[in-house]
Amino acid sequence: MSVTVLIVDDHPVVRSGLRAVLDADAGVQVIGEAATGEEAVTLATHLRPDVVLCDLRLGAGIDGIQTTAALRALEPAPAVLILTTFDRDAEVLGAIEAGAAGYLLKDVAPSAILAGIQRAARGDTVLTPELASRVLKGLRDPLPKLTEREIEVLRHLAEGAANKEIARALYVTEATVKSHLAHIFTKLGVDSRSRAIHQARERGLI
Amino acid sequence: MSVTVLIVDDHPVVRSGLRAVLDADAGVQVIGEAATGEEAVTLATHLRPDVVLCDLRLGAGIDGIQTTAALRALEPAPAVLILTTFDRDAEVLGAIEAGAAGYLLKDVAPSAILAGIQRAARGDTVLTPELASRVLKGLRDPLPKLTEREIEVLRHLAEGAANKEIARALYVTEATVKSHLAHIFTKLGVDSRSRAIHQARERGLI
DNA sequence: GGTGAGCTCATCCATTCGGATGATCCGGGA
DNA sequence: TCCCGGATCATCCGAATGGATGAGCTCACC
Repeated sequence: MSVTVLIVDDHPVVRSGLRAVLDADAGVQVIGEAATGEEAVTLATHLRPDVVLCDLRLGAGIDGIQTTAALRALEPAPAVLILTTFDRDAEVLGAIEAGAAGYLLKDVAPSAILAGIQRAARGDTVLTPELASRVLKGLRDPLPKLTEREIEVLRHLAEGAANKEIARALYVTEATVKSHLAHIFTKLGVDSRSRAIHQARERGLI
Repeated sequence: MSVTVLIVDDHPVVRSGLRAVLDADAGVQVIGEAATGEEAVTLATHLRPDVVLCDLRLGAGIDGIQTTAALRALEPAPAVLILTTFDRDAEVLGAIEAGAAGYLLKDVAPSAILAGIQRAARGDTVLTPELASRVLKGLRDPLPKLTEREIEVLRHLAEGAANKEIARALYVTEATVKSHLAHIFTKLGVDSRSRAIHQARERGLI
């Protein structure tokens, strides 16, 4: 009895590649492809795959984390295996929190993908070694949660805006912006806007 | 007479995908795959493909731009078609300058890739519409060239380093760092370190 | 031998930033 | 009802940053 798989990726070429890799193995059976998160949920509802292989970046529409959460809410819920190019902390943790069975970097060998699918289908957790330690570290040292407003400020910050400009953009005074920034700096453990930008990128907050 | 193609990409899955897409068309014939730039040059020397389909990001080793330059130096030189996920100005212009026949974003439809290969094989230039205008704009308003040292400073800047830290890292005084920064700001047309970081990212300088 | 580009350093000065501290207001939960 | 977190604003102050300007030094190139 082979494992049924739904492929979710916004790049046609990657979908073809995954299908080619998976079709070559008798242990898995690709039963569908989706280009967006919405399409993935619709197809999963009808096709009931054992495993959904899902890209994190899905272009327009809902992202991989939201898709994962929606898929895990289905009955029966498929195992969701995240497959992506990048490995930013916030995204890894976000996907795991949303119920993903695991996380594979796209540059792994086809055999690792196949092995990951089998393990995910059995209910195991699948993490590349480098990621596993980072996830555990993340659990010990949880990401500080920034508020909505703080994230907004952070976005403007990352575009190089000065406090005065951020203030104008958000319709608040400069004092408020400085207040938010002080909180952001504390939460991120930094002491300058440049380093805050760097940290935010590293952690995938923006 | 079909067009012979060499696929260059560090991701096995993408290579499989491209091969699947290209194999489905009678007009092209995939005659080889390479995972690195070095391998691409070696294979191209022996296989003499009409077109090399090359990713810009190749993991370790030389990047797509360097690979393009090396390929174009061969005799006979294959047409090089860049295929990638991102579209950063410096990279687009760099690839064109290195002799690439064109540039396609990875999220295009398989038919567009096939059409691009045919056009590249005929010696035409291949650019996605959004990119074409940017390239022309780039020719009118060329990217300011930063010196080696300025790029070094920029890298430290992007990691959030203060002037004092950059100075220490580069074994120069803070005055020198400020001098470099002033030049960087002028060349990038900005007036703050944060915006310089933003611009540098946008233009693919770091 | 002159010229220019790039790297280095310096000084002066205005602006911005970051840190500390504290206050008000509001909404939701104990 | 009272308390707390989040958002807002304010003031003070030292440190960092950015702008202007000038200058010496090396190296490649003409």
